[in-house]
Amino acid sequence: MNEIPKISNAEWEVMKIIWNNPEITSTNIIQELKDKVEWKPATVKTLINRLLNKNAISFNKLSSEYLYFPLVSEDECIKLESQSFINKVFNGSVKSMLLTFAQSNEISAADIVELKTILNQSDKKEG
Amino acid sequence: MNEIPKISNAEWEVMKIIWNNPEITSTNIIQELKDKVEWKPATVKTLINRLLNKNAISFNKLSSEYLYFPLVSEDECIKLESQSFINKVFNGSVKSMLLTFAQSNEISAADIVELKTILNQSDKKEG
DNA sequence: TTTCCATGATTACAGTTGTAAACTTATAGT
DNA sequence: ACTATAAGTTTACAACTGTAATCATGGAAA
Repeated sequence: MNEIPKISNAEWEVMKIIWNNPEITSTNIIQELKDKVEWKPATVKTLINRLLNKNAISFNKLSSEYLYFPLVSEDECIKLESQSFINKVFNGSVKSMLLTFAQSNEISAADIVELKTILNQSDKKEG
Repeated sequence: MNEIPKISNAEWEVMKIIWNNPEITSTNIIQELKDKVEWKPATVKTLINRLLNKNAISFNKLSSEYLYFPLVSEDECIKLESQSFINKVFNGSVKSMLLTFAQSNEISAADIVELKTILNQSDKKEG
């Protein structure tokens, strides 16, 4: 794969739409974003263009409209973004990050049960 | 408390030093950062000044030097930064974030045990 | 065929950020 | 008392961001 470009906050909103709809027109991107943000169509077009310039997405011509698709994988981007967050805030310690969240009250009892299930599976895998 | 200002990546490095040393001179901040980053002293001075302007820190005069101290709590900043990260990358779902990390191989078996211990305590707390 | 509209492309513009040099002023040493 | 030094303050400057208007062009409608 190519280098993963730096994707800004606003651009992330667009990327998430495109990852969920791997061949989508700008009109539809604008439509999908209506629910989440208060951006003028022109703003979305700018973001699409910046993502094109960064080689984060590309397109196929469909008549006069374009069908946009991602050039970078969501997983890669999540991994990169997470690393940079954890480096900044938790000095690179995933554990320290997980502990902070597990201790916070941002997570429900049900979530904890589910998380423990996942952790048990990890346990088995590790030995 | 006041509103928490937006703290940039570079500024976070300075804040972490100050949180760890709640009364520290700029000379010492520069010293501490030597290990982590390759910034000229002038760069650190700029960051300190921006943090002053944002009211993230303040100082007491000690002779000709200043003793800097935080005006915003580390916990608050971690919480804010985490929220913004989770909103951007995981559409606001803490659970989805935790699952991603618990499943990643970025975390050791020992960490998992520890994490489960924490989760058990949370369990009790929740009822 | 001419015109209008939609869609992509270009331009705009201020604020933030990374990165740092230059300036100023007070203090410490001579 | 004078000077050098160091700490704080101001200025610099390009890239990136958020936010959008305007321009241009090709196809659809009349």
